[in-house]
Formats: sequence, structure tokens, C-alpha cells
Amino acid sequence: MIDPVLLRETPDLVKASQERRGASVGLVDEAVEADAARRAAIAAFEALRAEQNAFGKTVAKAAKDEKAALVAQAQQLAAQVKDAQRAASEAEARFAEVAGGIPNIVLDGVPAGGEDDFVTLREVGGKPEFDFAPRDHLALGELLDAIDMERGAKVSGARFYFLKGVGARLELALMQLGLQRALESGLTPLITPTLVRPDIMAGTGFLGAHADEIYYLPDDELYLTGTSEVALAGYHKDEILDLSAGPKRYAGWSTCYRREAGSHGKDTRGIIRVHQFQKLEMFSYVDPADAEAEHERLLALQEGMLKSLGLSYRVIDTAAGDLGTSAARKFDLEAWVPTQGAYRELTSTSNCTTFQARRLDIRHRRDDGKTAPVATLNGTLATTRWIVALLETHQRADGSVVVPEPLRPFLGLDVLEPVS
RNA sequence: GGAGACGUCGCAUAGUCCGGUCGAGUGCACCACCCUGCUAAGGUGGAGUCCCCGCAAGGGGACCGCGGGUUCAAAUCCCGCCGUCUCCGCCA
Repeated sequence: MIDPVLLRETPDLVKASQERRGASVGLVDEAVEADAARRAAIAAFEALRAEQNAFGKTVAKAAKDEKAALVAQAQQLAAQVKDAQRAASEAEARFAEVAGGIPNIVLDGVPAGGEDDFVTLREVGGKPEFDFAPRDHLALGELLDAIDMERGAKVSGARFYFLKGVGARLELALMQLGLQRALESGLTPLITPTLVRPDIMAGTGFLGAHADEIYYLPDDELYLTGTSEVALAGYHKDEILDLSAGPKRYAGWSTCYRREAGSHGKDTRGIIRVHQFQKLEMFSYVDPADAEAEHERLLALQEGMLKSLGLSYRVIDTAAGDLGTSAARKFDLEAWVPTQGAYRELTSTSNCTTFQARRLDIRHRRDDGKTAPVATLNGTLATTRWIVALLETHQRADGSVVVPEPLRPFLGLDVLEPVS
């Protein structure tokens, strides 16, 4: 939910943001109207209610013989109040619906346009070159007996897989490395629920346009989360946080579930796009004034991980039209995948400013003692998909894969050898 | 799965049987001031959240887990839901 004050006082700012996203500008005018209607309805109801409250007191105090007449009068008033109340709540609902359809205001500097209009901020690490024909991650995974897609499909269907042997160990090692970095940066580790209630899912903004991406268990009215961001954002729902000692920072580990509806035929080979994977996700609750600095901090942590793993990557500033509903700015780290000759997204970090917090009612106390919504930010610290870039980048002609040095203590291996 | 108890302003509680004087008392914690003087006590006062109107001062409304209902009027009566706890059963 965007800031209603912003909508009321500077609608042009909201319109400009909509324009850069390629979203509806007319929606802003609708929202402004709905806001005015809502406030008028509330004022009308509250005036009547005040009258009723005052009248109620005289009824209570009245002598017995006068009471009957007063009550009859009060009944008429009550009917009016009821109508006014219904009108007010309808106007509120209308405003919530219209204003709720406006995505977060994009930050200055975010490139306008759609998916292809991103700006590359930097490219880091030389692209690997091979004097042999490099194998793709699945070929390597099979050679190493690390990835088993066939049995994944047998047990659970397409886009499911088994990580086996060094594959399983590699994923755990990645998570462990990420967790160590998180701890060094003062993040609090959390292992989160992966089934959440509807209000939490809606509050984090995932039940909008992409609701069909989400697994739902109707018998239990629970959603399977596609990222621990959902649980991490819901963690402090309805709370007033004390941020006087600095931001609250978490690293949430969970299995993630995605239906991948609408991506049929895309990335069908290997584990690039799957229904289930592991992810270590960072999440920060900060004073809105510190949000952009926090965003840089998350990005730096992510880059530290990719550098440690010796991956070649680029940092892109996602265009406004490609931002999620809640994000005001998003940086993606994309690693070079040699056999695809392309950069593929490995991490993403979003600054949701106060948008998400406003929906979830998460506030902090400012220096002046007043409460105000916090800013929330999230970013990936490690996921299963990294295995793709890792295997392909560090492969050798014989199909073995050199383990990047920082990963070795967690994996207990320097080289992954093909299983004959 | 069965049975029961409970959910009130940061915490702990009173109020609910018998609806209005309860947005709500008390204790602790908290803040300010005063007094006194010492590893703290006493006194006075203040203090919740959200929304609407207003430049402001201020005014009004909502909130007793959540949502409905009854009523002129609901913390209080009725229904549904959510959550917590206890006992029994079952179980990976």
C-alpha cells in the first residue's frame, strides 16, 4: 500500500512513477477520488455516531416514564447511523481496492521501461574460457552423480530432482557459507515456516498478479511460500519495532516452492527453474531514511558471496516495469553461465521502502516519539540455482570440478571427481 | 480425533453472572517534576494505538483476540473463526 498522504498531496509524483512502470496513470485519479469519497463518508458517519453517543447518555439517565419516548427517538437515529456506517465501510473498501492496485513508488534513478530496459551497473570477473567443449551443469551433475532429474520426475513430476552425493553436500556447503557470512554481518538466523496463512501471503504482496505462481492447500487454507521473504516479512507483522539500536536484520533459511505456471517449455533442462529449492534470504527492517544505504549493504554481501565463489557476474538495476509490486528498486546479480553464453539471475535484492510494512502494519518509533512505517528490504544470499554457475564455471576437461577455496571447509573436498 | 479452560491499555490482573455510571480500575515497569540523600525510598503528575476534521489550538470517531448478530445502547448477551494452555487418544 502506498502512502495515502502522498497520494493526496502529490498525486503527480505517483503518476510519474506509474508512467515509468508503464502502469495505469488513470488509476491514480481514481484513487484520489476514492480517497475523497472515503473521507466524506467517514465524516458523515462519525458526526451521526457522536450524536447517537450523546443521546445514549441522556437515555441512560432519563427517568422511567420518559424512557419509552426517548428510546423510540433513538431507534430512528440508530437506523441512520447504521446506514452511514455501511456507506463509510463501503467507501473504505473501495479506496483500499483502488489504492491497493497501485504498486510502490519507484525510486529516483531507476530506469524507466520494461524487462529489457535494465541498466548494467558493472561486470565483475572475467568470463571463463575453455580449451575444450564445456559441459552444461546437468551433464556435469550426472557425471558427478550429483543431480538426478529422472528419478525426481518419477517421484514428483517435471521440474523436480534429487541432489545426491556431492550434489547434496554442495548445496549444504553453499548454505553454510552463506550463513557464516550472514553471522559475520550481524544477521540473526531464522529457519522459517514454509506454509503461511492468507493474510501473511497477501500482506507481502504475493497474491496479486502472480497468485497462480503459488501452491495452495485449500483444506488447510495455507500457502506454500516461494521464498522465506514471506515469513520474514510476516515475522514482525502488527508490531512497533525498536530500531534505536539499528536495523533488525535476519537471514532466513527455507525450502521454497514455486508452481512455475506460465513458464512451460522454459529452462526445462536441469535445475535452473524448478518447483522446489533451498534459499538463504536476507531481510532487513530499517528506518526509511536508511533504506538506500541498507540496500547497498545487502548488495555488497551478495557480491561478496559471488566473488568468493569465483563466479563471473554483472549487477543490473532493474527497470521500473520489471519491478514487483512491492519493490521501489531492485538489483539483480546475474552470473555468467558458459554453456548458455548468457547471464542468468542468481540473486535479487529489493528495497520495498515502506510499501510492504504499511500493508503488514509494521512500524517503529521515530525520534519525535511518533510511530511510522519501517522500510523493508530483502536479498538472496544463496540458492540451489548457484550450483549451475558453480559447476559450469569451475569445470575441467575430464568432467571434474574445482571447488572454490572458501567453500572447501564446508564441503570437505577440493575437487569434485566424476563417478565412473 | 475427543474433552475442557482461557484471550482486557508494555507486563500482571479487576470488570463479564445482573448491558448504560467502563476506553476501562489496581499493581509493576516507564517518563517528567518535587522531596530526600544514597547502592534506593516517598510524593505529584503524565502517559496506548488507529482514523477523520483543522494552519494550529483543539474537536470527533474507532479499538477489551478477529468477524458477524441482538439492542436505543455490548468488554459484558448470542453465533462463527483464530490463537494459547491442560488432559485423553493416535502418530513419522
